[in-house]
Amino acid sequence: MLHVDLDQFIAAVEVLRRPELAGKPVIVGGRGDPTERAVVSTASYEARAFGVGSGMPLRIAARKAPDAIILPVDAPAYTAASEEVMATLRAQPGAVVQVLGWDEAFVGVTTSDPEASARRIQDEVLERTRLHCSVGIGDTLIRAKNATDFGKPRGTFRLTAENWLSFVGERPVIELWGVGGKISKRLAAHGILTVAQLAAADEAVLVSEFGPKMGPWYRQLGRGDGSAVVDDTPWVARGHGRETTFQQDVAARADIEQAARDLLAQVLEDVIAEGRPVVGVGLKVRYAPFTTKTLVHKIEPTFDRAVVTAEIMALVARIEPDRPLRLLGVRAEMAMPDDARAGHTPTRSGW
DNA sequence: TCTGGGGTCCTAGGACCC
DNA sequence: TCTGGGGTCCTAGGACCC
Repeated sequence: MLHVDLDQFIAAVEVLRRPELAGKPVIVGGRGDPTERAVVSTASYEARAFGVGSGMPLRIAARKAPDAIILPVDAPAYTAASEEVMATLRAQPGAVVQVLGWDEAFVGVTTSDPEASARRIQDEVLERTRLHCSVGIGDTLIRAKNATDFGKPRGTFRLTAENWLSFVGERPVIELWGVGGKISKRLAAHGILTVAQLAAADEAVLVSEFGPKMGPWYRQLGRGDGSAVVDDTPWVARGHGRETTFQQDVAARADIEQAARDLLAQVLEDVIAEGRPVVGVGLKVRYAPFTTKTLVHKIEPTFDRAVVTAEIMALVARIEPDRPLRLLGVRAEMAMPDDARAGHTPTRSGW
């Protein structure tokens, strides 16, 4: 299968509608104001040369690349561009497409020449959207995904059971999909630093460290093994949430309650559009500077806005008083379509 | 230097039941 | 006086992804 990943997608979309930005350092993040609390969504290759990267505070990015053009995030524009790209992928003969995000997807194809399929996808995506992409080829999803990095930018690369360890074996485990900073530290404590070491690790050690499910899974990741099936089952969201980081920390209870109501109104817009009942509510609270708490509560399936509001306000009442808040998040879990408790058919909305 | 916003999934531990 | 074992459900927290 193939893994298609657009190159510097968000920055590239911005450059398309402002050609004068081509070749310049471009940073997209927040509302485009580097004095606000926000982070970088994407930086162009020219901005990355200054050490700017995704997830970096916008304030820091602006200091590293003082001449960069900083633009606000325009989600509808990226969604529209993404849909064009995905439509191009789905138009490939016999292709099964599993979308992973705005800018990447697995594409399952049956072919004797996957490199040719990859290049055809690159050509057609470029022709239709004027966007460049890299394509990884693999005999498992994991290998295809990791192969893409070797193909960037604008190239292709193939990883298989035969060449996996020779190309990836000496790389640090953090480069694997699903291994982040915390897991790589815990692995390092067992002397596991590289992908090859993870592939050869004692499963019992991994099980005792990470549990019966994640332990074996990490070893499988190290080997590049796993599913080879691209799943194009339509996405069904478990829930919807909205969160906001206050530009100034908020302490007054009335302000917090109002913020919760505002966030809930947005959440319910998304939930109502789905037409499924709410079965749980959640509150995420970040006290300044950085301790995060989550409060959740399961409820009987309901289409009643007043009930959901009351449940959220009950959680708000549990927020520690006199502690300034940096972030507030509101979330609603929905009944899954096959959940018998909901007594609900997806075509009918009770809201 | 100071850390967004949208999500998913897993684990631990307590409560409760038989 | 000393309290098993299995199972389910719920909450809280952690980790990761794009």
